[in-house]
Amino acid sequence: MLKLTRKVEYALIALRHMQAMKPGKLTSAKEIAEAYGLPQQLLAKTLQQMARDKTIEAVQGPSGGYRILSNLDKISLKDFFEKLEGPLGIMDCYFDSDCVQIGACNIRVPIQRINENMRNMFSKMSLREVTQ
Amino acid sequence: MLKLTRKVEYALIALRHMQAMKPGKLTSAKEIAEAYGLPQQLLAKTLQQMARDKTIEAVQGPSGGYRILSNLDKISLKDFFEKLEGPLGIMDCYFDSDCVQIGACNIRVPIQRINENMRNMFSKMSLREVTQ
DNA sequence: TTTATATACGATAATAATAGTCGTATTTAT
DNA sequence: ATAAATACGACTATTATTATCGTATATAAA
Repeated sequence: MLKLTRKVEYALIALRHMQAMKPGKLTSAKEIAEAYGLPQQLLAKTLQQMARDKTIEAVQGPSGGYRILSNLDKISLKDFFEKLEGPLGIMDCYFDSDCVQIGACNIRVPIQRINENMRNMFSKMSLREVTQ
Repeated sequence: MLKLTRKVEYALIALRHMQAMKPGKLTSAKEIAEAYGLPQQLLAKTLQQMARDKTIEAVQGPSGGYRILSNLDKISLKDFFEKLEGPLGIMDCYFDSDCVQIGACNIRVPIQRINENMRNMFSKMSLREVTQ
């Protein structure tokens, strides 16, 4: 319950791997996938998404790969999760909300409090804390 | 991402409904299901589970139903969630763990920190806070 | 004592979300 | 040119969640 998705797991594993390397050095999706036994293509997609988000930088061509671009201290886990998976919340009636019985629902307000606590918690943790 | 399951949602809605009623008065699964547009059978199962857990009490027969049994102030959200859905954690390699590459994994320790933060947060919130 | 209405619950089906693969295009160092 | 890497849309497979079905049991009330 309240699990991270594989995408986020793979992203964290990859970031930690890059963080542990000599700064500026490139790593490929293949290298990471083999090191941790991850599905290479799926990992690659996740890396590509992080590249689009400017968390990491992609270099094409042979001997290309990825390296960390942003300052991980300045990225909260909340922002990181949300860039990968969309809004962070314990129920999604606050985001998309095509919920039919939204009028009848009696727990919107208390759930919102939990939501805020959770978002607040992840706002206070930096990505760096996880990857170092 | 990090969503509650419907089972937990229904449980919270039902509890709040019962909490709002005259103490000791019974409500049936049907009554709640109709009031909030929930699937009755699934809600019933959830109520039955809460009854097994002694959170609520079940009374059989016609004019039977459910009523709150425990002091909701004394039940943490963590315990409540875990009674319904099992261990609360952002990854489950700490609980079942048939993860093959558990040896290679480089994020177990930091993930564990997040986990503890989250469990701690839900330990500090009482079920009553949500249902009142 | 029959009937109606409620809980109890295992088994199964349907649906949705997640995870993973495929195919192809593009980039670029050698 | 070639090989090795990223880029990415489309598709498939798998798993988890959600919901339903069928049947048993309890019990209040007619």
